[in-house]
Formats: sequence, C-alpha cells, structure tokens
Amino acid sequence: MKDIVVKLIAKEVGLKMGDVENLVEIPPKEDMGDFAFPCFGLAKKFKSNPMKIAEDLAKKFRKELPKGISNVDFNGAYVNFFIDKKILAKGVLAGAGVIEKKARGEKIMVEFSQANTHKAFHVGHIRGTSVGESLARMAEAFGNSVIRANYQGDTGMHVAKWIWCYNKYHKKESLKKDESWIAGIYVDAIKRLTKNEKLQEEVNEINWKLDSGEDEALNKLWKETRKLSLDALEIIYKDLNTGFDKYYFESEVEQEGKKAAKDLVKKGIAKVDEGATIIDLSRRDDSSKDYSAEHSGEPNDKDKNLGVWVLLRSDGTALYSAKDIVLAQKKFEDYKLDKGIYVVADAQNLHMLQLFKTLELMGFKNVDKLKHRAYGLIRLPTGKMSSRTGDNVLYSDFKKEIVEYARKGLSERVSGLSKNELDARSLVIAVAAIKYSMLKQDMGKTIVFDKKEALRFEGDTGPYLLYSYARASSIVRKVKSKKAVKILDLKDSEVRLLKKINSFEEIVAKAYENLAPNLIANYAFELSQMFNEFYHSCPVLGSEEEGFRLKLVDAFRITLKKSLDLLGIDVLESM
RNA sequence: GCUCCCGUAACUCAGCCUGGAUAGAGUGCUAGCCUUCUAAGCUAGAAGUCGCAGGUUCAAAUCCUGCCGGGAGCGCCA
Repeated sequence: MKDIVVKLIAKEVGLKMGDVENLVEIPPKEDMGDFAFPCFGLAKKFKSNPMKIAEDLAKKFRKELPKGISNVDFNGAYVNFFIDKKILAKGVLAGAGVIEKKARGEKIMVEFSQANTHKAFHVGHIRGTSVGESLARMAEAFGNSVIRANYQGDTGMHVAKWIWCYNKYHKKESLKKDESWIAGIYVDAIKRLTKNEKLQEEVNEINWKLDSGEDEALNKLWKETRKLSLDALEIIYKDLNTGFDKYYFESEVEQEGKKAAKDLVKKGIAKVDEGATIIDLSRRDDSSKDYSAEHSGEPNDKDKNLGVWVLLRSDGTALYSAKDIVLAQKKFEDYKLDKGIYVVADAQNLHMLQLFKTLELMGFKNVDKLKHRAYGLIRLPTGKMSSRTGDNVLYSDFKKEIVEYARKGLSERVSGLSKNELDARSLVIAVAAIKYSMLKQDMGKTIVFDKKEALRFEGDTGPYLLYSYARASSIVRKVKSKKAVKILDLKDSEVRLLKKINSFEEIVAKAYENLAPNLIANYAFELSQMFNEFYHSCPVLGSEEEGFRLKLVDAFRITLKKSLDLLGIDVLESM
C-alpha cells in the first residue's frame, strides 16, 4: 500500500518515485498514521517553510483521496497518511506469506559449515551451519536453484596430529564413532605438542607420509577415522535440518593445490621465500575491488595491504590457501554457477580477501560472482571457543542437556504423549532454541555463549515462536463450522497484526539482499508478539468476527511458518 | 605496530546500510491477569550522558574524523 502513497506524492511534488520511496517512513506512533512524508527537503524547492508545505499538501490530498487511503493529515512538517484498514485486511488474507519468485532463476552455491574431520563439532559451529542453511532457503524461495556445498578438512596438519597422537598414546583404545572421543584425542595431541615442541617433528613426518600416501597402515587408519568423523557429522546435520548436495574434501584438492601454487610461481605471481611458496599481497598498485563481507561498511576502492599469503610449506605440502584457490575454480567447473557464497567466520576475513585477490591476479573471471558472508564468532565467557584446546562446549553434550530440558517442560504441560512423540517434540523445541539464538543476532556480532541464557525458553527465544504457532494452530483445530468472513471494525491489535503480516515479503527481500537471516528472525519474533497481543484481546471462536479472525489466525500461521522455514526451523502443531 | 569488527537500560540485544517527529524489545525487578481459543502467554511500572570529543546537516544512535575500551586477524593451523 506504500506504493499508492509514493505515487501520489511523486506526482504532486515532482520528485522521482524512487526518491519519494526512500523518504516515506512509518510514523513512530499509530495515531500519526500509517505512512508519513517529511517536507523538510521541499523547503528550498518551494521557498516556503516545511510546516506550511505539509499543511498545504495534506489539504490538497484530502480533497481527492485515492482508493486505499482513508485520510491524510499533517503534523509539524509531516504529511501523514492513513490507510483503509479493510482494504489492507483483504489484501493480507489473500496473500499471506507469499514470496513472489522474481524469476531470478540463478544457480547459486552456498558453501557452509566446513566442519573438519578429526575435530570437535562444538556449539560455535552451529552458527555458520545455521546461517548457510538459511541463506540457501532464502535463495530458493526467490526461485533460484541452490547447491549446498560442504568443504571439509579431512587432511592437513590437524589430521596428522590426531593420527600421531592416536598411534603413539591411544593405540589400545578401539576406534569409536563418538564425537567427544574423537575430539578428545585431538585435544590430547595439542596438549602434548604444547608441552614438548620437539614432538612436532614426528607430526610433520606423519603429515608428509599422509600427503605422499606411501604408508599403507597410515592410509588405512586415516580412511577409517575419517569415516567415523563424517558419519558423526551427518547425524548432527540431520538434527539441524540441513544437508548437502555436494561434499568437497581438502584431500581432493591437495595435489592440485600444490600444482596451482607452482604454476603461480612460474607466472611470477607467487615466489619461493625461505623455502615456502608465498604471494606478496602487501603492496599492489593495480586496481582492486572490495570483496570484503557485506557487513564491512565502507566500500573500498583503494588498495588494501593484504600482507603475505603462504601457499605451500617449506616441505612442499599444501596449506589451505592453495587448496582454496583450486576449490574456487573447481566449483565453476562442476556447476555453471551464477553466484558462489562462502559462509565463513569473520576471523578469516583476511584469508577471504587474499583468496579473492589472488584469483583476480590469476585472471579468474568468475571472481566477481564470489561473495563472502562473514559472521562473528561464538565465544565462551572465559574466551575463545577452540577445538584445539578443548575449551569449548561440544554440540552433542549441549544437545543432550537442552533436549532434556525441553522434555521436562513438555511433560509438565501435556500428558499422554508417547515416548516417540515426546522425543520428537523435545528435539524440535531444542533445535528451535539453539538455531534461533544463533540466527537472531546481527551477523557482525560476536555471541557469548551463556548456557543459562541458552536454556531459557521464554521471551525472545525459539520456543516462544513455536508456542505462538502452536496456539494459533490450536484455534484452527477447534473450529466446528466455517463462518462467513465479515470485516467489522478492526481492533488495534488486529491492525497491528495485519500490518506486520503484510510486511513479510519486504523483510525477506531485504534479508536476502543483505544475506542477513537475523532480519527474518527479528521479524518472526515481532510477528509472534503481535499475534499474542491479538490472542489476548480478541477472542476468535464464538465471536461475531469469527470468520474473519479465523482467517487472520491462519494468515499468521502461514507467515510465521514460512519465516521459520527460511531460518531452517521446524514448527509444531501443538506443544 | 598495522588492518577489520563491536561499544545503545542492571544484563542480552533491535534500530545504523538508505539521517527525521518523545530511542525500542527480551531478561531480571515491582504490581496485576488462568471457571472462555495452551500462563513457554498477556497488561502496567521503574530503568538510557545511544563509549568520549569534534565535524557535516534545517535535523545525527544513524554519515565523516580523532580518541578510549573489548574482540579478531596480520608467513608456513584451518
């Protein structure tokens, strides 16, 4: 309905539609109307004071109100527009939760999660995994085809450390498909290596042997433990409502990475320095673009000092930099991508810039199609969460705790549920709590993981959203016979809910544009709040407005469900 | 030392991109509301130098500069 207002103003004052669109705002209070147009900017143009302009405009508009606008008023330098609530209501009931597929039809790869084998999957990993899944769903909602890609570190120094430690100190223990056991070996390795730095030489040897593939026993152990890790991860992904269409592994691009690095040396882009193969990106005078994350404010057309990027160790083995160069190209060979999104923590911003810059120097033409969605780290109150030191909260441990907490809550409020049903619902609630808490915050912000806060199910939390949905569903279930839809006088809480539902598509578009699921999360919460206010002030069943209110409840259900779906969160029909 | 991110109520945050009318939530606290659609809910109240200082503007939490505080990164981890 905003477009009606925009068109009206644009025509009258002689501004472009787009300019007016940006100026029109929503007033801070409801009695000031539904849309407002500030006239400060017109003062010079009309050589009059803004207050007078607002008054004149309002009076002019009032003479001939367009359809959909019920009144126009002025307040200070603002022209205030009041929309016809019944027309709004009709529109909302007809089109709730619909996202117009603007025929974008692009092929988009979202690379996310990137969990490594032989390491812990801790609660910090949930953020990137949730963000990636959400972005994938948004892209699909707009009519694109999405390839969810995981890129897993199944090789490299951390694997060498794990295998070294297992062979040397844990050989007697049998291999277990147990996340915390796997994580524990790695932590033990780090501990021992920190204590005695000389041991690193033994690890280097294993790393080299794994790289060359000539030691059969090591190869076998690697394969077995790799599988254990990957199987354990699949279970987690299933919990989190995510999954992948394509798995890339570092082991696949290892050898090509070495080759690519050597080619770069031949081309004069890279060089060998102190035995290692590096690219010096510290001073570049050729033109460059800014490939930094959406979040990092100011576009930068000046050259950045990107430092030195190491591709190969001095023993010739590949670092993940070299592997990433290969992977980027491989993605476009495997699929004809229109866009490639990397969902990678902001701790790696420099790495991503170095990668994009290097690809550009190589003349890789698809570099413009690559985007980095950065997100902030999850920390513990005591500091950084780390798989290396074991200073973290394992996903599997936390899951147990939060599912148990959800189960307790459910048992208290509903009886007669089968064990299976209780388990299933507890998991949905727990996952909603976990994912929502990871998605609701601004992408650039570090999240401090606080278990007490994570186990809170009231207020601005995932369970609150599910609860709101379940309440709405409950009403719909209890309907005996359908009544005619009559729109009588609308209560404030109804109008607020209608307006909120109406803004769904705009919010989703903005979220996708900014690759920011948090906008949808915040929307879902506000939407639920408005529903709950409506719920308390407007009885549905048996009321005079039953037909209409039932439709409104359903419009809410559809919209909230769709919002949560875009976040990768399932709903419950009752809880 | 250099680069990037963050700094809004006691606590956790939204709003900043795209500047506008008395700065919004949640938690916690205080006081109410379950014989009517699920109280994981709702209503009301107390609570704020929007880190600090300049600048741009008719107008700054929002844009620019500097400083302070916290975090991350900066050559062989990923």
